Amino acid sequence: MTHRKAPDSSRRSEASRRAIYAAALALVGETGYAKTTIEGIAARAGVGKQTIYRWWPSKAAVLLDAFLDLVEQAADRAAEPAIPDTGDLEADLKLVLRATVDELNDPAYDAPARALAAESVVDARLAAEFVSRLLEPQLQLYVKRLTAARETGQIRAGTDPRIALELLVGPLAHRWLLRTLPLTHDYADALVDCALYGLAPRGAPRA
Amino acid sequence: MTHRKAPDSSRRSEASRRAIYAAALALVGETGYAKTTIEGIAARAGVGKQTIYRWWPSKAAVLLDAFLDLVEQAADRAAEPAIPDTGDLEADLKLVLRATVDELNDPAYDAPARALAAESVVDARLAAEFVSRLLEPQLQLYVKRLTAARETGQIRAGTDPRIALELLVGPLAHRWLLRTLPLTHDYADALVDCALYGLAPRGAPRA
Amino acid sequence: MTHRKAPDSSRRSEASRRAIYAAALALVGETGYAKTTIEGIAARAGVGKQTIYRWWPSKAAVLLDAFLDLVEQAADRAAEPAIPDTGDLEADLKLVLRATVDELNDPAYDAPARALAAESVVDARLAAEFVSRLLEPQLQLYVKRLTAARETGQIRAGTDPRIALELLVGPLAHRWLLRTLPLTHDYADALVDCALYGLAPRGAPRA
Amino acid sequence: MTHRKAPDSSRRSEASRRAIYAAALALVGETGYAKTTIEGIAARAGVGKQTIYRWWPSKAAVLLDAFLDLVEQAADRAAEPAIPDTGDLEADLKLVLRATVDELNDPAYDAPARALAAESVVDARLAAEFVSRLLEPQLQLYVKRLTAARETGQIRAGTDPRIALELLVGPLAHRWLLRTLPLTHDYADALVDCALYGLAPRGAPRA
DNA sequence: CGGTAAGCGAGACGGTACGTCATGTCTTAAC
DNA sequence: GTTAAGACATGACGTACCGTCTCGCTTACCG
Repeated sequence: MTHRKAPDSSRRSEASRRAIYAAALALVGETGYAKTTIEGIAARAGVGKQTIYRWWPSKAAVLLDAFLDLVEQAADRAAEPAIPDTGDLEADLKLVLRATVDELNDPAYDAPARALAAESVVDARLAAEFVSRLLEPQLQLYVKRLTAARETGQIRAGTDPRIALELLVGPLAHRWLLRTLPLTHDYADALVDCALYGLAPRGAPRA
Repeated sequence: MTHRKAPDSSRRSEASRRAIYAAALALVGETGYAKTTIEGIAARAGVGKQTIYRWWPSKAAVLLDAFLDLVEQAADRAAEPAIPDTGDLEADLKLVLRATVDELNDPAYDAPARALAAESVVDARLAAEFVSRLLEPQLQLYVKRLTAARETGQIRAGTDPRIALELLVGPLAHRWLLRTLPLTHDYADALVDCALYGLAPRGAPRA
Repeated sequence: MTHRKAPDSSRRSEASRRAIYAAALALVGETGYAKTTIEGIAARAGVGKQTIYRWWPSKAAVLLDAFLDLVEQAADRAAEPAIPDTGDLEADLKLVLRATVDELNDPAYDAPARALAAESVVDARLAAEFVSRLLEPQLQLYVKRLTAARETGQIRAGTDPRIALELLVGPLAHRWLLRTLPLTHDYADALVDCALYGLAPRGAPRA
Repeated sequence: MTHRKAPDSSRRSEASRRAIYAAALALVGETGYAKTTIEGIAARAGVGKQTIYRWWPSKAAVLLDAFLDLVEQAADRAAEPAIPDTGDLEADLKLVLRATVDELNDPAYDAPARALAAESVVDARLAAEFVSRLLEPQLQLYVKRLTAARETGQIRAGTDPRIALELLVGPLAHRWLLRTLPLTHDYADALVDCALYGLAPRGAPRA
C-alpha cells in the first residue's frame, strides 16, 4: 500500500485555508466553475499551488469545503436549524419551500451550488460527499417534520417520509438544475398543494 | 463583423459524422466525460481535429448530437412515441415511470445522459439545447396524457399539467442525478401513488 | 518498443527554430546557464514550450544546436577552415593557439561554450555529441597539420599526432575551464615552445 | 546591513555532518549530481533540511566538503604526500601520472570529482574554492619536484614549472573531462615522453 | 541545578520550473 | 473545398525542489 503520507494537520495554516475558500468562491462567482483553475485560486489567495494539492484532491473538493464553510457561516448567523411546527403542515412547508426558492435564486449561492451539483452528477465520489455533508442534513429536517406530521395525523399513516420529501424537493431541484421554468414562490405553493392533496379528485376512490 | 465563413454542409462527410458520434459515445462510456477529449474523439474516429471544430462548437455539442442520434435510432426501433391511455391513469403512469427507471439504469444511456445533464447544469446555453431537443419532447408526452386525464376527470379540474408532470419526474431525476437512493420500480409506483392521492389523509378538508 | 512518434520535420517552423537559438544564447549570456530555463527560452522566443520539447530532449541539447549554429555562421563569414602551413610549424601553431585564446576570451563564446563543456563533463551522452559535432572537427585540423609536419620532418617520426595535439590543446583547456591562471598570447607561445622543444635540456640523451 | 547571524559551530552536531557527507557522496554516486537534491541528502542523512542550509550555501558546497573529507581520509591512510625524487625525473613523473590515471578511473572518485569540476566550470566562486582547496595542493607537488629538477639540470634552465606541469596535467584532464579517448598508463607514459623530449626532432635547432 | 537558548528533525509554506496534455487555429497534401 | 494529419502558441495540469519559516525536542552552558 503506497498511501501518500498524510500531512500534519496541526501545523496547517488557518490563514491560507480561509484565503483559499474566499478565492475559490470569488472566482467561481466571477468567471464560472469551468474557467476557475487551481492555479488561479492559488494566485488569488496568495498561496502556493502545493498548499492546495496538499489538502484537497481536486478543484471540486476545494469548492465543496469552501461552500460548506459559507453555508455554516450563514447558518451561524441565522441559527434556525429546523422546520417550524405550528401544527399547520401546509403553511410550514410553504414557508420552508419559499425560503429554499429564495436561496436557490441568490447569486451568491447559485454559482458554487450549481458547480458542485454538476460535478456530483458526473463524479460519484464527490456526490457522496456532497450529499452526506450538505444535502442530507437539510433533508433530515424534512424527515423530522414529516414524521411528526404523520404521528399527529396530518399525513396519511403509511406514508414514507423519504418519498414525501422527495415529492416536494425533487421538482424544485429539477427546475433549478435545468432551468426549465422560473423558480417562484407561487411554484413552491403549488407544489405543496399538489403534494399534500394529490392530483386525483378528492372524491376518487383509492385504486 | 468578421463572421467565420459557414462551411458548406452539402459537402459534409457523412462517414466522418457517424464515426465521430460512435467515438464520442464510446469514449464517454469507457473513460468518462471529463477524460474524453476532442483530440481523443478525432483519433478514435480516424478524423482530423478540424473536422470536429468545423461542425461543432464544443465537446458537449458533439456529445449532444451523438446522444440524440443514439436516442433516435433506438426510438426508430421501438417506435412508441406516446404514453398509453388505457383509461387507468395510475396504471399508465406506473408503466411509463417504470420504463423511465429502466432507461436511467441502462449503462449505455447513463454515461452520456449524465454528462449532458451535468454540463447543462452549469452551461445555460447547452441547457437550452438539451432541454428543447431532448427533454421537452418527452415531457410533452406527459402534458398530453395529463391534459387528457384532466378532461376525463381523472385528475382534478384546476391542476396545471406542467406541475403535475414535475411531481412525477422531478423526484426521479433527483435520485438519478445525485444517486441518493436506488431507482427501482417500487419507487416509481410509490411516486405515482403519492402524487395522485396526496400525502394528506383522504378525509382531510382542502385547506 | 514505445518510441515517441517522431515529428514531421518537413513541417517544422524555421522562424521558431531561429528564435529559439537567439533566445537561448541571449539568456545564457545574460543570466548564466543554470538560471536559464526552457520556459524562459520559450517566452523570450515567443514560442510554446512544446515546440522546444518537440524538437530537443533537454536544455543542453538546445544550447548545443544554438551554439553550433552560431559557430557555423561565424565560420561562414571567416571561411578559413584549416591551420596554415607556411613551412614554419612553430609560427603556424602559435598563430592558431593565439586565435583560440582570443576566442575563449570572447564573452559571446565563453558563456555558452562553458555551459556546454560543463554539462558534457557530467552527461556522457551530451559529451559525445559535443565532441563529435564541435570539438573533433577542430581537432582534426591539428591532426592534419601535424601529420603534414611529420612527413616533412618538422616533428619526430614516431610521434602520434593525437597526443601532440593534446599537448597543445589540453593545457589551454585546463586554464580556461578552471580559470586557474589567465589565458594570454604569451601563454600560447610558451606552450608551443615547451611542446615542440621539450622540457629536458636539448643536450640530454633520450632515456 | 543585516548579516545573517552566524551559527555557533561549537554546538554543531558532528554526527549530522558525517551523515550528510555520506549521503551526499552516496547519492551523487548512485543517481548523479543533477538528480541529487538537498532534500534528498537531508532525507537520506536523517537530518532536517535546515541543518544543511545552516552550514552550507549550496549543494555544490556540501559536495565539495564531502569530497575533501573523502580525499583526506584516503590520504591519511596512504600518507605519501609528495612526488618521489629518485633522480630520474622521467620515471618519477610516469609513476605519478599513472597513479593519477588510476584515481581518475576509480568510480568512487569519478562521480563527485566530475560533478565538482563541472560546477566549477560554470561557477567561478566554487571554482576558486575547488582549485585552492583541492587542486592547487596537488599541483604544488609538481611545482616542487619540477623546481628541484630544474636545479639539478634535469629540465631546461629557463622553464616555468607552472607551464611544465600543465603540459603534463592538462592533456590528462582534457581526456578525463570530455571522455574523448580512454585514460591509460600508456597514455601517461607517452605524455611524459612528449613533454620531456619535445615534438621536434632532437637535432632541430631551437627557433 | 534549573532556566534558557542554541542546534536539531520535521515539515508546512510561497514560489518557480518541470515535462505533459489539451485547446483551438493554422497550413499542407491528397482527393 | 472538404478531408486527415499534425505543427503551432497558449495555458493549466500535478509534481518536485527551492530556500524560509515555525514547531517541539533535546542538549549544553551559565547564572
